[in-house]
Amino acid sequence: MAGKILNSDQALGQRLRDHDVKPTSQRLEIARILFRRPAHMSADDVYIQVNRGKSYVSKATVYNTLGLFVERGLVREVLVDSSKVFYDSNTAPHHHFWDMDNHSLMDIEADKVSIADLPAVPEGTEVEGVDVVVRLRRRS
Amino acid sequence: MAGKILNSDQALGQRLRDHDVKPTSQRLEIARILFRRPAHMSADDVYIQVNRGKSYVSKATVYNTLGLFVERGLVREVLVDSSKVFYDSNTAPHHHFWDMDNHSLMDIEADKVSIADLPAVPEGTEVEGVDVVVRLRRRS
DNA sequence: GTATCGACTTAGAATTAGTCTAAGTTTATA
DNA sequence: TATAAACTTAGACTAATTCTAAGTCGATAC
Repeated sequence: MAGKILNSDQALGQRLRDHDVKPTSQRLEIARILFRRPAHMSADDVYIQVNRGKSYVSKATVYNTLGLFVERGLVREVLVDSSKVFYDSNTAPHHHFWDMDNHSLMDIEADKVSIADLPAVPEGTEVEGVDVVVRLRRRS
Repeated sequence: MAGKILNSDQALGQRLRDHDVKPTSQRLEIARILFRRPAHMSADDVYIQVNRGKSYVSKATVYNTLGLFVERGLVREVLVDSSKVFYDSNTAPHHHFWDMDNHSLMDIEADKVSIADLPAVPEGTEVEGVDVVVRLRRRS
């Protein structure tokens, strides 16, 4: 039975532990969905996909888990559509194209956008991140 | 009676007409609130403030009007907080600081941020706008 | 092994921003 | 003044998200 130690589940579990998240079975199911590939998913997308398999995870746990993952830096919230939040499993610094017609998100690598001359931040605060959203429309 | 032609109401009415919005009394009430000074307000903020005065405007009309104003370019939506949309009465190009602790928005003049090297946009689309949000946290 | 306790998960109710509907009201115009 | 289109309204409705209270799990103590 001894073999590859770093199978997918082990790696996922480690990833959660590295962010101080105890890897329960529900959290692993959700992480499996999120980190299968870079993705932008709504809470409902996650809920649906995680429950396509044999295991069941409740809606409350999906929300709790996504909130926890955001807090611990495992995923990032993207706000582009007022009707729902997207969760982005790519945590490397980057930005987004938002296609307003298709309601779809695409990544823009961080180094493809350079931001210069940010003004001084207000007293007592510090920058936690910079989000750039390039809104796209079908060309007229 | 002849005198200043450009009193506040006349100017507001003109501003709406310039954007193809028929200036009804409810729309003028809402415009008065929004354009009194540059402001970032939620629909509920507008609803409350407009109804502090003697006139009454329904919730549905507040939402309809804000939607119309956005569509016609009189105000701009700002998405920074998943719980509600902000309407920004400053339509000049600019960006935002979002204070995550106070839940408050501040403008950043457009020329204080320079964005270079935007990648090519996907085929068949064009850029409708670029929003930059600098998230701030209390300095630790 | 078994008791215990805190952390986790759950169903379903509650909340809330925003939308919809159907019925009036206003306004521009013929 | 009649008409119709545009506008406004109350209140029902929707959907994302949060809350609550009761159960379940899993690590540690014994």
